[in-house]
Amino acid sequence: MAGARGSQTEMAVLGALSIEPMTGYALREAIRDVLGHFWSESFGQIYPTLATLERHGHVTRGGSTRAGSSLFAITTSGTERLRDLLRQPVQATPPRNGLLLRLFFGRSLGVEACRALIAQARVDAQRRLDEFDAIAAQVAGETQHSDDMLFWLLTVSAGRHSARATLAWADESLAVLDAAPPAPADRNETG
Amino acid sequence: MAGARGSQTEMAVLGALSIEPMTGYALREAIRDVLGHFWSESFGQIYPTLATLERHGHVTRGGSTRAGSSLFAITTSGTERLRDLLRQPVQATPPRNGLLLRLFFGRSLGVEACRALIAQARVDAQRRLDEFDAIAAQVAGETQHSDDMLFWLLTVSAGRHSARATLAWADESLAVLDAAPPAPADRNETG
DNA sequence: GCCCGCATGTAACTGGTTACATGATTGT
DNA sequence: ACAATCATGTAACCAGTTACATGCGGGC
Repeated sequence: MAGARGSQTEMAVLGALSIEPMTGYALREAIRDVLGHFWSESFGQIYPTLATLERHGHVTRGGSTRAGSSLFAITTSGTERLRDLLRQPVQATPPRNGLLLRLFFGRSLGVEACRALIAQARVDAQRRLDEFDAIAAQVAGETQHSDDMLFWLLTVSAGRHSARATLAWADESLAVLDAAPPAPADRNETG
Repeated sequence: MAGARGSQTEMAVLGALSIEPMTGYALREAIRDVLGHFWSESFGQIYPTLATLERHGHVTRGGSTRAGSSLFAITTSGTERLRDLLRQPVQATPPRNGLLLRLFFGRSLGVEACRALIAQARVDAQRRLDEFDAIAAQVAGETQHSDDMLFWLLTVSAGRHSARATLAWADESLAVLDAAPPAPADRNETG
């Protein structure tokens, strides 16, 4: 569990606790709501990870918000552990883009369905872009630690660039499909 | 195995065979080399998937290139199956961007390490962009089926937009970090 | 003859997700 | 009291990856 593999979950958990102590439940929500744009952890991994980290002394189960719940806080060794983890090389996840896979086989899927997929991708990208704009404004206004703010805005900016790129690609692609002859799906009309 | 889950592997395999018949080995290489920019299948899944598809009559094991090897070809029912699969809704994969996760905790990682990560991301994006340019030229030149070419160029274009967005984000981010005070990692030198 | 690349598979392991089980606290 | 939510965990399952086992054919 301390191998190079499970380290990503550890990184997210320790990182979140490095900002402020919280319960496992709050941790889950923080990861979903704050890191959600570029990271996700499944529910069932948070508590086991917390247990492992506690065994290694990287986090402590401190004073309770109320009976039955515990506030997890990062320790000094946990801070060191986080630093070590952050310094590990980024492991590239194998790409799996369901949209592009379908478009690649667009001849079999049909031009109309492709158009619909791209249009939907455009809508999604626009929504994401709006969300990022809102988040950027919120982060710039609320965040107390200006040290953190700089980096948080960096991740938001990445999302915005990505969303804008998708928008541009979608517009360009829809134009290309409009210009192309509306051949029906998978027909060989070479005769 | 015929559930909504394993369907993505089936889609890639059937799609590849819809272009031309090949051996399982060639299939693996085609998926790696041709779909590699947006899709990946692990080796150990291709043969089981082929076996399942054969049982369902979606592919046939045809004439051999030489003893011991078989050419897999898509059948009529396989073509239908492919169409059905392609029409299934795109299932979004939960985001897991190790780079952004590290940058988000940049205060703990340190400004210098962040700069290095972004610089590396820039190098990678530039390399991808060059590759896409080469692929686009190659596809436009070689491809016989102009029906396929249109869609293939769409996926290449997506890669280019994405790579260019990463380049722009990296440049912008490096400028931001240069402008910011070079505070060392995780130190409180407020005293 | 021997090694390398093509070719087909299987087995074991790992990481991640979902669903389930349980109970405390708070507000109505 | 009752429902909703907070909170902590466990068990079962599934998908995907890696490594291993095997054998043929052709070139050196």
